Amino acid sequence: MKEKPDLLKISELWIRILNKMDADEKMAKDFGTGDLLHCSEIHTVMAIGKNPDTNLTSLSLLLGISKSAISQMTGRLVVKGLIEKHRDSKNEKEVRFRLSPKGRIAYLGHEQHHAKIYARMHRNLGDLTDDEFSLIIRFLSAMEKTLDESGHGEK
Amino acid sequence: MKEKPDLLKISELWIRILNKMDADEKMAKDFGTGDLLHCSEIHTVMAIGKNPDTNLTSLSLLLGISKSAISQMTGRLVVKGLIEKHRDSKNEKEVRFRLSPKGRIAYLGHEQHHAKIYARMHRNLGDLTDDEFSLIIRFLSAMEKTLDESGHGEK
DNA sequence: ACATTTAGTTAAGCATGTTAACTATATAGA
DNA sequence: TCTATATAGTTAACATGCTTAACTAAATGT
Repeated sequence: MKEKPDLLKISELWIRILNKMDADEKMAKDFGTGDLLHCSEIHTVMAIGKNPDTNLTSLSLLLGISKSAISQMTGRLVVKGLIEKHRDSKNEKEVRFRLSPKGRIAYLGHEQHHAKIYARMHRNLGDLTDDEFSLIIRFLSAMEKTLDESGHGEK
Repeated sequence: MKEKPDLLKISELWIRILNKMDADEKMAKDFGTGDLLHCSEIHTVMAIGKNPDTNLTSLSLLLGISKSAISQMTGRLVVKGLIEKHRDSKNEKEVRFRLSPKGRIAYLGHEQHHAKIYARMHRNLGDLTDDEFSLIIRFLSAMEKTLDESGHGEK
């Protein structure tokens, strides 16, 4: 990386961002379906929308949470009518998920919401080259790997 | 910014990292005192170490959580022997906090712990040029600014 | 002095995750 | 083919770290 002051700067920024996001995390929003969806609920909806017919295990890896958590979360989302669970006859073991019509509304609602945030982000960040993008990915991946290794964060 | 796939990739990585940190928050660690301290416990210890003799209300503002949460947290930390609560005779209403000797050990332990994580991060990320470093800062700053503007995150 | 504000505590509850123990299905090797 | 093992998912019990609401006690101001 670099000398200490730089590391500290990244670390401080990182922690501050996380705290701000965290504060926010607790607020549920209506993404156009009339339901109030919590952060992790809409995230799951988005993950399923982007990866139709993924099974539970993949979803768990994708989102970085336990299969148990996914199982509970998807159960709740089925009850709320945002996603559908199905098993195809070829594979009676795996459960797959897809969005319900209502789920698609929430999906689009969230995308609009995102689009606004991306626009803001773009205004704040400016255009990035391919190289710059890969550096960011590299940085975040290192972050994730460090997290995986240490078995715990240092938020 | 750029085309969609890149945005998605960053977004997914980001969410996964946050989830992992979150999961992690629940794991306790020994910072050299023989006690297992949870993330928010050590954070409180750090905050008190950096701001000796703050009262509960200030601590609550400082950490951005409710007075109730602070009250519960500090209660636990007193039981664990990491901090001390005191009221000075001039003011029987406010409670003030300071680190116990054991708390100071944890404080230092946490600082060392940070150093180790930096080292791991360095191993995973490699050296960065000045330009690369500033790009990361630019990215994170944009992230923070975007968050500030929208008045709420979208984790 | 009494009413109001301020500081802190406590109880109950919620969102989100975990691990451990479980069932059911798929697969690979004798 | 039969059986052992690995894989997919579920469930129960619990942990963490917050919240709000209702409370007590001390300080303040009129």
